[in-house]
Amino acid sequence: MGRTPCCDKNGLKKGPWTPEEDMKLTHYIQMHGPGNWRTLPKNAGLQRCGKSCRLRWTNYLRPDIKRGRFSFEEEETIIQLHSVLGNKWSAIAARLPGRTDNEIKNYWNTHIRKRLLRMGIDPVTHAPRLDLLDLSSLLSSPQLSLSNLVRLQTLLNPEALRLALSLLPSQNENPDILLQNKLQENQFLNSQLQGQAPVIQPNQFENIINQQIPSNLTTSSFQNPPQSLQADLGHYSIDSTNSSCQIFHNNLTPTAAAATTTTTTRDQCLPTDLPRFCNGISDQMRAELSDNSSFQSFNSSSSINNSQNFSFDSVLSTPLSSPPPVINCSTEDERESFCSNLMRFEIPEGLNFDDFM
DNA sequence: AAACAGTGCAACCGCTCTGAC
DNA sequence: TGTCAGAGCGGTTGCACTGTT
Repeated sequence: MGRTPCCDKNGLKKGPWTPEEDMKLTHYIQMHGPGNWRTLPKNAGLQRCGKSCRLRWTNYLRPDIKRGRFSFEEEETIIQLHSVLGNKWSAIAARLPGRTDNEIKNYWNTHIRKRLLRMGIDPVTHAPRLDLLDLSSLLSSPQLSLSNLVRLQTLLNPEALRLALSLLPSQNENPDILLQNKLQENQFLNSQLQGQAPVIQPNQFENIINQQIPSNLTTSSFQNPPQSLQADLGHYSIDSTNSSCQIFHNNLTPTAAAATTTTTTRDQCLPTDLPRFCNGISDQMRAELSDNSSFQSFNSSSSINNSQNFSFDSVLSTPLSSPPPVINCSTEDERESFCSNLMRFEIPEGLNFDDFM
């Protein structure tokens, strides 16, 4: 048995709302409050579906709706939240006072998404679209080896990597390096299989990051950390107070090891990485983050307050108590320029894989 | 000035979730 | 436990507006 329609569609008006209809709806809600949307149209004298009334109220007529162009900080917030939450427009809207999920969704699809695409950034994963790189340039590299491909796994489309591996000549491999990489991977994997976070000694995490991330591609590499590392990322929070970037173990699970802190350089962990850093972690880890972590964000842009907090708790629930400071950028170019900095991945022109090896 | 193409956004659609009964 | 209404969500559509030829 199918669901009964929310209302009898016969004779009900659709399409754009007239000022008179808006006035009726607004007046009725002012008198009786929102809710009871099924009976509201009849009581308010509207030939509309209750659902249509609710949408008109929540997306347009509500008195706290903020109209007009999105501020730069709103745009930045949307990008950051989207990198963490995905297309959870209502969750994003909860962090943007006066903006509706519908409005944010439209703005994303018509402005931000296109801009990211122009910048070579995948708007879904927020990763640079390295999958578009010519595989032949990778395969023609004289330094192509399995160990180097392992190091590149965080940067490559898995299918491309698989293809490269299948084409890799077996003699072009240093067994020592391969063994070292494999041992390291196994160490993570074993810890994962045992259901506990691996105990990472100070500087070990840094070594891992250094191994996984080529020095000139540090920002992009948090997109798809190796599976073993992905599982562990959820157990860390990041703090940046001065010139260093500290990664704290949050001890999220009962069996997890005691808090381990390691420090890496800011260059290896740029402020704008955080959302993408979290992008590779599992939903469960995100949930844990939202429940247990006070994730502190930092911002590389000189025009943004460096002490601005980014709490995952608040991301998922509470609205901002006050709007963020406004940065005036009058033109699209200025916005794009800022956005380019915001989404900076430091991909040099004429990118050549030889440079990474 | 007219035709056409591109863009932005309000509104709709269909689905899922939740809570009351 | 099942049904239903209410509400919310993400994706899609249609149309008005703007820019270009």
